[in-house]
Amino acid sequence: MSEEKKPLNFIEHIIEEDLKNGLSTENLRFRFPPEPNGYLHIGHTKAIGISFGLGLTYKAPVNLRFDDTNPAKEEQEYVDAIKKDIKWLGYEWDRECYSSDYFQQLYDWTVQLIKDGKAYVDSQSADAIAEQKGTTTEPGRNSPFRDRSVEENLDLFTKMKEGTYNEGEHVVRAKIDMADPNMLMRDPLMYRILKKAHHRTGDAWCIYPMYDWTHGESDYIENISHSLCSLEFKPHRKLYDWFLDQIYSTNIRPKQREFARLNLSYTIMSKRKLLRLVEEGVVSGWNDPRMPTISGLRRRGYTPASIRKFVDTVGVAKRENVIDVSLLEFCVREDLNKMASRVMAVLDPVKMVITNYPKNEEEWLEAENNPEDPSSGSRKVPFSGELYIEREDFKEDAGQKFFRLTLGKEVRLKNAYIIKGEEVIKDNNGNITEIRCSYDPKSKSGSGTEESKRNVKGTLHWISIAHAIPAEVRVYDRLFNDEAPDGHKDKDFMEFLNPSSLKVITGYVEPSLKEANVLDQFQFQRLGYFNVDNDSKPSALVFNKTVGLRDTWAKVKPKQVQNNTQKAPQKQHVVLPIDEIKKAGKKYTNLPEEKREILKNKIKEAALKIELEELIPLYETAVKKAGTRIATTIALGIVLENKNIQPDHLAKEFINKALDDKNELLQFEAKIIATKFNF
RNA sequence: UGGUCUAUGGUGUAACUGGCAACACGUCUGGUUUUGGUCCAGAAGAGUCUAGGUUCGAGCCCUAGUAGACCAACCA
Repeated sequence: MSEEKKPLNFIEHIIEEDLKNGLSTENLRFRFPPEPNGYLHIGHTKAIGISFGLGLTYKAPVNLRFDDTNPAKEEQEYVDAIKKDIKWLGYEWDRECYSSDYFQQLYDWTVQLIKDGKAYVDSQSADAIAEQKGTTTEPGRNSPFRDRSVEENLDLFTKMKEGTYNEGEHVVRAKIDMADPNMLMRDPLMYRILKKAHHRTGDAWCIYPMYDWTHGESDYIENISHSLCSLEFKPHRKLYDWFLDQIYSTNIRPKQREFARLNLSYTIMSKRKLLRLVEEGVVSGWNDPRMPTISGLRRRGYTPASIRKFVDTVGVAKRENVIDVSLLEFCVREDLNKMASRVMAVLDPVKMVITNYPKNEEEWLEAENNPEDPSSGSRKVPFSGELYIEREDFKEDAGQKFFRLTLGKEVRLKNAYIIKGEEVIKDNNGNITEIRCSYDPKSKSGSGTEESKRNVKGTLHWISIAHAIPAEVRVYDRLFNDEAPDGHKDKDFMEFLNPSSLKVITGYVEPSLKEANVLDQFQFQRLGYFNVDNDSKPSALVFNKTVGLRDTWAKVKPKQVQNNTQKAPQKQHVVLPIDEIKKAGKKYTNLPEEKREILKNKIKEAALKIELEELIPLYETAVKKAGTRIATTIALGIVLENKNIQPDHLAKEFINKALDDKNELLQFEAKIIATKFNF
């Protein structure tokens, strides 16, 4: 736990500065303030990690505060779920607080504000108030009720509290400045009437304070020194400070500071949108293993440590960011690699018979539980003459790079013998139904013989058919096909749903798994990490795939397949010259005419090397980054022209966008391309 | 067309009061390995949005642009 030289993030710099300026470290106190209106997701984990992490590094208390000022949306169920998730993540809060605990104090302060002429009761409709608010470019107008007498305000406010009025009849507003360039300062609402039962205060109140009037004051009451939130609250800071000014006396004065929220590629983070997935039945619930919720990740097999590590590595800053899921995946693998027991499972079985293995014989072989952890010991795995192996692990005619089973070649069965492919049996359609092999009896793993130590290139996992236990295995893929599903202005995120995000298959697992408990985690060797799902029963096992193993073989596979079908000579892996183009493009923008021509040729040269299949994703990138990827535009134009491709709708869309772009050069190039293809 | 914020390899984050841009993921090599995993060794990849300025010297400071984000809920 002592990464001493870790550089500080900007929040830590601020704290260090405050400490230097006299703030005592005992006065440091943080808070995590969720609204109990939904489940926590991986995005919240960043906020949690920041505040609780700060608590850990400075040995300062961190409060868990439920920001429960809107009874219309909040429920006890969410309170419980949030507490469970935070605990599961491994964080401990100092006090469990509720904004609703401060309702009386907030009320009293409001009375004071009214007496000071800093707040008033407005009796207009929501529409009228909105209309008077002005716009970002025009100032607002004062409410006709703005100058009510203190007595009248007090009377009205009391009656509001007593339930004399209906929802919407009156609100309390702070009297600030209707012309402030910051819209939030234009006499913001402090209270509204809500005749709803609150999950904690019941019917005690029918007026509820608004976020801005509650948050800073709650921080103040709790002696929070640093109130950390996400960037969209930046404009609220001015109001936060204004409200604080009204009530501040001697406590620590809390500071609001803002950081960029976490975005993960190929998923969405908005509670509202996640709710839609649940409500429309796209997923099975908030804890569907495909959901980015903490409960979903937990069910999927992510460990608390891996999530904490993830949050720690993504860092804290103020710019918009999209973190690649591969980082999250790296973090789980790293953790699971150390702790998950290795077992064997075959998910896409094909029968294999060892012809020279004695009929009806079986033996129980020793298998290591985890090579990363010698203390984890070993177990026995049954072996026999009839096995399942992975269909993918056999190929009749395989290339040089295929290390697995093929006719006439030797391969090691993990923890067992070396076998050699002899014969393959197919049905009428040419599908392989059985593979026949011979084995070398002297090559048994761990037997100490010369043969047992022989090195063969490939090692396969397997399951003895007679002992195999069928199990349901749920294999997940990303929920969305798009890197930023909700990043498209004119398209609904639902359009990007991945239709095959869940595949349910029946696989076979080794008998030791009979004993597995819900949430137990395993590495199915050579396949990935899996855990036991909630739905699992001893008689009907259900596994979730948490994440696959890192797989460098998978990347070259498509090429292999291609080679085999085309019977073409080994093709070298094609490296796209995109970077080259970009490099050229960066310079391109500001060059004089003649030099531009030279560069254009360079770009052209590079562009022509682009493979056809790569064009579409290239468009997509170009569309997204149209402003800065001039060279890509040109390159696309060149490729389209030279390879005789008709531009598809995507290209057209892109070109049209480029035509409207503020960047004149981009516009210019787009025009050229548009003319070439007449559209 | 107002205000506020942001801009560093493919991604994310660093670079203390200006001193030859670092770390992690990803990618690629090679080695070890009874997991094409792990582990080990190594490589490629940015010259810090643009243009000016200050300076012996700028990613850090100044000016002007450009691009993106956020702000007008009786939500938080």
